[in-house]
This record gives sequence, C-alpha cells and structure tokens, in this order.
Amino acid sequence: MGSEIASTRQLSPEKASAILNGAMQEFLARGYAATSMDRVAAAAGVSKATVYSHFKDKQGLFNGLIRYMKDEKFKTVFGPLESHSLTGEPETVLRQLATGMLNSILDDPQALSFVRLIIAESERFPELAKAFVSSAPSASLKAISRYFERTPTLNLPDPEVAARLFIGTLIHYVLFQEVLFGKEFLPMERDRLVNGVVHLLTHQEAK
Amino acid sequence: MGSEIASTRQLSPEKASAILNGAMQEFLARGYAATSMDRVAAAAGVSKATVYSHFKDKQGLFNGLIRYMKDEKFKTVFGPLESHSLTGEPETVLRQLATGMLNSILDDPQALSFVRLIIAESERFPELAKAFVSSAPSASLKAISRYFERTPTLNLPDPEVAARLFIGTLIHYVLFQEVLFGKEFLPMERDRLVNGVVHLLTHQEAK
DNA sequence: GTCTATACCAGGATAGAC
DNA sequence: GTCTATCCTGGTATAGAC
Repeated sequence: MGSEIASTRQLSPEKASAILNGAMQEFLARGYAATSMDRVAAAAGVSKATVYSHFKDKQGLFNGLIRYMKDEKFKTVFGPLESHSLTGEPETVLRQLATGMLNSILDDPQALSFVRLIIAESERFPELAKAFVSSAPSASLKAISRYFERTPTLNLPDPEVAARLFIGTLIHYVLFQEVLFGKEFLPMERDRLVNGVVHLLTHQEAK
Repeated sequence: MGSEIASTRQLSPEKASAILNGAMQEFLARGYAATSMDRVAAAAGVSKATVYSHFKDKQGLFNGLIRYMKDEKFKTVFGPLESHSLTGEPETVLRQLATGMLNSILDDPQALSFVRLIIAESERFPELAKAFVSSAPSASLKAISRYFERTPTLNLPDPEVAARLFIGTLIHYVLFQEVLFGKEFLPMERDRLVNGVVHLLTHQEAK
C-alpha cells in the first residue's frame, strides 16, 4: 500500500530549511519539551500550519532536525579525522588530531548544545541517540583504533582501549570544563591537556 | 525585614521526603520541562497544594531535589575514593578504584539518569550544574591528582592531566556505552577497559 | 501551499474549606 | 498543614479561507 503516484503538491524547499533553522535555534536553546511549535514557526518566519504541512508533528520535526544536524554539523568536529591521512610522527599526528577536535567543538556553541540535547533526550529518543553515536563518534573511535594498530612503535597493547582513552579524555574535558562549567573550579589549558595525553600515549614502556 | 519569629507552622518531614521521592521519580524519568506538578503530587501521594506548601514553585522543587541528590546519591559513586586510603601497589589501587567507580554508576540507573538530567539542564540551571560538579566530580579529580603526585614511581609528568585521563576515560565509557547506547555498536567489557587504562598509566617510560 | 482562527487539553499556581 | 476545586495561560494540532 502506498505506491500511489505522488501528488502535484510539492513542499517548498526554502520553507523546509527555514523551518529546520528555526527548529534548530529553539530546540538547541530550550530542549525538546520546552520548545513550542509557535516559537519554531515564528523563528522560521512561517505560520504554524506550514510547519505542520512539512512535518507530521513535534516529534517528527525533532526527528528530522536531529538527523539533519548529525550529518551536517559533525563533519567539522570529526571530519579532520576521516580526511586526514594520519601520516607523520605519531606525536605530531595525535597532537594535531586532538587540537583539531577540541577546537572545532569548543569554539562551536551549537555543537556543544547539540551534544547536550542528544544526551538530554537519549532516554526518550533512544533511536536518535543511536543514529548519532553510530555515525561520527563510532567512526572516529574506529579510525583512531586502526591508527594505533598500525603504529606498533607506540607499544600500545590494546589499541581499541587506547582509542577510547584518547577520545574519552578529550570528550570528558569538553563536558567537564565547558558543559558543566568545571573550568570555574579546576581550570586547565587546552594545550596542557593535549600535551599530557599525547605524551602518555607516546611514552609507553617497551615490553 | 524578615527577622520575624517563625510561626508555629511546621511542615511535616515525612511529606517532605515523600515529595522529594516523587519528584526524583518524575524528574529523572521525564526531565524538567516535561514533568508536571500533578504527577509529582500523585507520585508522592499528596495533593498539589501540599507540594506548593513545601516548595515555592517548580523551580524551587527542582532545585531542592538536585541539591538533595547530589549529596545523597554520589557518596556511592565517588565515595570509595574519599574513604579509601589509597595504599598498596598502584596497579591494584587504580584497578580497584576504576572498577568501584564503574560498577557503582553502571549498576545504578538513577545515577545514570541523574547525570543525564544534570547535563540536560546545565544550560538552563547552570548553578545546579556548578553545585554538582564542584562537589563529587571535582573532589575525585583532585584526590586522584594528589595520589599521582605522591606516587612518583609511575613517572607521570603531569599528575593533573593523568587524573583527567583516568576519570575521563571511565566517564566517557559510561556515557558512550550506556547513556548513548554505544554498546550496541562497539561493545567492550568493563574489565578490558579498566585493565587497559591501568596498564597505560602504570607502564610509562622512565624519563 | 500557506495563512488565520480556533478547538481542545494540560499545566502551574492559588483560594478557601476543614 | 493538607485537601478539593478552580483560574488562567499556553500548548499541540487542525479546519477552512485564499
């Protein structure tokens, strides 16, 4: 059922992206439950009815937004990793990788809010959390894990754990310092963290 | 103004804790905005008016709940650390510490939901995020940092970064595997992670 | 295809009885 | 001190005009 010929009705793409932009603004700022379709419509510069002609309901809009953002926004954060050829001195490669990831996420408030939102709604929208985590974050873990595998001079006995350690330290730093305002209590420079992690990973005792 | 003698009115402590329990249930399950005072009252087994006689408004209740939970719940998670004397082989100490932290948070769904909630509302209730982060999480970072400082045989050039690496790896693991369902895509045993982190920290090249 | 206007429901908060 | 009943606002979603 449903193999019917599509009607002539064609929803304007401009409005569609206007709505997504409005939705992004509102959902990122207020969270799912506190966002009203009224405000989304206003932020998008369209009427509420138009929003509902493009998206089934509030959940549908949220769904569309998250799936849109996970693809769009996180090219920047984890992008360096895919495109980067990962060649050169390990110490340099890792330092550049870490600095690039930290900078792209710390300097992009939307990325921070997005992470907040995904975590916030992960219990009520588990499919969205999975869609997100299975893309960029998983890919970067795998890529770094493979890099460690192929770089035996580092003496890392468990490359997969080493990858989690590398990413985990950075993500925790972002979460603790910025998202939860930890920098007000225990400040730490980005560079110091990056240097420290890289040093630890590149100075393993030869077995 | 306000130095008036307190009235005879004394809010019953039983009801108060019933309300906090109801509020815990609801806020942890639904988040701030989606929680209704009606449901809180129902969950607590009291009337809505009683809730309002104990707490000024919804924000006041939320505030009270978070400050109550931050003290109560996280003794378990970070507790081992304060009470533990941190003596013995570093490898053993670290392994026990890591395992204890992971177990106590992974096996307590409320702790997971609490972390979710704090992150979710950190933008709209920054003071609560700060109240939380400045207590248990900061204390554990400091404690572990000091432990590394006092254990020079580990050859950790920057104890504070090492502490962040230790905690960060564990917290990221919890977040990635459990909160964001990463275990469905990249499973990893707790013990393997713990062993890997401990190994890395205890096998630094002597300088 | 998009707007205006509206139906309908649920939430936060309080007044007043006991 | 706690309950019942109620006020009022604001939310989601849709019907109907253009």
